[in-house]
This record gives sequence, C-alpha cells and structure tokens, in this order.
Amino acid sequence: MLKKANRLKKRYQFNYVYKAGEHFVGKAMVLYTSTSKTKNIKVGFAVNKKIGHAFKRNLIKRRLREIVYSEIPNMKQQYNIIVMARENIFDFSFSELSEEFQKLILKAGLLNEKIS
RNA sequence: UUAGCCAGCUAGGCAAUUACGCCGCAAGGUGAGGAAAGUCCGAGCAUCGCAGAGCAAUCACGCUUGAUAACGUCAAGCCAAGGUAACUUGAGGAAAAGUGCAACAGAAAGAUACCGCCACUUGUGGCAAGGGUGAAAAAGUGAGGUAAGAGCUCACUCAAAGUUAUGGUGACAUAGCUUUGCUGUAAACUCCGUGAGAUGCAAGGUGUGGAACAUAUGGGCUGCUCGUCCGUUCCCGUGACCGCUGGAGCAUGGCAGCAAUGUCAUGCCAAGAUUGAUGAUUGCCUUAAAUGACAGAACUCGGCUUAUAGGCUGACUAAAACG
RNA sequence: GCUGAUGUGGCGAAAUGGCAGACGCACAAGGUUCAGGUCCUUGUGAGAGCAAUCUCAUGCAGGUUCAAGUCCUGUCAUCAGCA
Repeated sequence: MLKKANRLKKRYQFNYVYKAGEHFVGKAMVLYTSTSKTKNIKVGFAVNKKIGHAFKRNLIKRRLREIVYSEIPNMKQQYNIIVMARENIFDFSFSELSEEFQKLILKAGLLNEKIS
C-alpha cells in the first residue's frame, strides 16, 4: 500500500497542492494539504538545498517517509499532502519529528474519525 | 624518553522485527564509498553522412629512463632550492634568433659619469678605485702596474660556452684543455619539440503525438579553401522502452621486477533508481570507547585534488640519559 | 548530470604587474537656516599605541616575479544557463 501509487510525482501535482491547498506550519516542517479525486492518499516530500548536501537531504527524506507511512493507516484518504522540510530540521531527532508530525495532522483534521 | 619525519591498514562484526528498490511464477536472492564528492585530466562508448583532406588559429604539455589502453598520472633516478638530519618542494627546454618590460630611488638599469682621482691648465682630456641609490651596478681576493687608474698583466678562486677522456641505457657526474666574463623576466609576446576534429547518456536508438514547407540566398558541430553528401528531410513536444551494467572486473596464491607494474593458475558475479530504493527499533560479540568523522551510485573505467572521528602497525632522523 | 560567470571599505563599483581602495551612494562632524531639506567643507577598513608610527587587509591556500587585486595552480562560496 505504501509504494509508488501513494506518491506525488509530477511537478504540476506539487504546484497544484501549493496553490489550491491549505498549509500548517511546525517547528521543523510545513504540511501542505488538498483534497483529491483518487481514493488513496498521496504523499510528496520537499527538501531543498538549504538543508545541506545530498547525504543530509536523503537522510531527512528517509526519516520523513518512515514517519508518514507509519501514520497513513490512521489518516483520512482522498487527500494529497506534501511535507516540506525547514532549514533547522537536521537538529531534530527521529522521535521529535514523529511527535511533531502527529500534532500537525491533528491540527489539519486529517486523522480518521473512527479512531479519533 | 622527548621532538620530528615517511609509509601502510581500518572506516566495526553477527543477528532479529518492520519498511522500501531491483531480480524471480514462487521459495527466496540481492541492495552505496574510501572518497560514491569536486568535474581538474586521460580513455571506452555514442552521434555529427561509417569521407574526409590541407592550411590557419586556439589550447595543453615540456629533465631522464621505465610503467600503462591512455594521461597533465605513477615508479625509480638526475639536477636545483629548503632543512642539523630523516626528508620535503619544484610548469625543471631556449634569454648568445628577435621584440617588449624593469615603477620609485639613483649620475647611470646592457648602457653611464653626479661627487671623486690624475694631467695640463681654468675648461678640456684621461680614469672608474672610493661614495651613496636600488631587488639588481660590469666576477671576487691579493700582487704587479700607472700621472691617476682599470682583467691592463699575473696567481688562486667563481661562473658560462666549447671540447676531450672516464663512468652511466640516459638525464648527468668527475677530471683535463681552450675561449670568454655575457643583468633579470618566457607562470610577457615569442622560438623549438610533442599532442589534440567537435559534442557529451539531457549522447543516441526504438516507439508515439503534433506542426510547417515543396525546394532554396537550404542543411551537414571553431575559421578559411577544396572535395563530398542529404530529400528516407526539417521543427516542436512526450520521456514509455532500449542505452543500463560481465568489466583495461574482483579475491587468493605463485613467478618476474628496486619499484610502478606485468604475467600465470584457481575461484567468484557483487546496486541499476528516475520525486530517485539502505530508515526505525532491539539484542549479542570485539573494544579504552560503538553508531560516533567525512559523507550517498545516476553510462562505465584509470588517475588527480579536496573532506575525514577514533585507533593500530612498521621504517627512519635529531637531542638527552643509561648500557 | 552537464556548461559558464563572478568574488576589492557598510552598499554599488574603478584600478598597464609598480604608493590598493579612484568615483558615486551611505554615515559622522562643522558651516549656511528661525528649523529641516538643498548646498559647501572635512572625515570614515581592522588591530596596537598618548602620539609619531607600525602590523594586517582585494573569498581562502600555495607558486612565478625585485614586486601580484592583476599572471599560474588548487580550493571555497555565490549566481546564471541546458528539461
């Protein structure tokens, strides 16, 4: 369930979410959301060059991906979301990032109603 | 022991759970580095029409011998500079083919005479020892010599060119003889020698969609000239598939070589993504300490350069102490 | 992945291999004015020093040269182009 079908890929898809959706700001990351026509949730990650060289950016993306995928079963489907890293994200540990992401999806109302 | 100098090794290991890429019908297998980095050199490969040639321009390199597919790389040497030494550093051909440049200071910057010295004499001749300037001032010391002086002469020394002998594959070294006393700069132009066609996988191929035009004052990858080719063309888009990983490959051992490296035997197959796969949690072992340095493949190799925690091993030098 | 350009006071910039920082903006002080603006004059890189003055400064590290912002090599940062 967490494979290519669940990813945002194209540049126009990213641009659509940035323009049409809402955003929620955290200490280490920013969450962009918009509703989607497809049944499954789609996730994209944005980590720009300010964070560091290739090694740091890849590590951040892997950790974010792990956090997001573990939460997907608890979340509403039919949404597109983008997780954008902020410049200071490298100072946070994995568990801190996980807590913050949970707060953000609660704030955005993306948690599945049955569970919440 | 202290200080130094050179070289090499390592970049934790084995598992469990869960998540992901690729291969596979499945079971299962497999999954980043010593620099993967910078893109600074050298190649493979591809295209420019599987037709190019000459000249020019431009760029790069520049001691010797060897290694290599090749190199601007490497090894062993030579020479120069630095260091007490181990050792380090060097784009290290030509300045006597030609041109340019050498600020300021200084009389004068490859050409001279301000002060000064000497002679006759009151402005002419001779001189370059002494003075000061400068990064650099006509080779240095001593003696002879002279009106005063000067490589003008002599002795020794220094430097350069030529030449002979010996040693070395060679760069070169040592010794002798002859001649000379010539500034520095080529990382200024230049000359000499050697080399380079251009563009880079966003190359390029297959497939697919769209548009324009009807044949030229067209197009064909630095310039010019010549030759030649194209109508199956040209332009734009998409990025599905191929290119895409078995290769100047890796490991172990023997042999040759001072070494770089070569060669033989045996065994092995080890990422292939395209919003881009390695994350998270835990246990045991090694250890002084265990996830903690620098850091992530994007067509593939050989180098160079730069970043790098902690630790280990070996050779050598100087000083001091002891034997 | 590939290709190219730039780096000098607080900012924008100039500088044949020869005293680095011309010039403009900005800032500070003084003058002019009842006051402000305009205008005029002077000054302003960093450190040490009472001062004279000395040392360090052209992204960084080396090299060539008597002498380097300038020439050469390496490196770092920033910016731009190629879909």
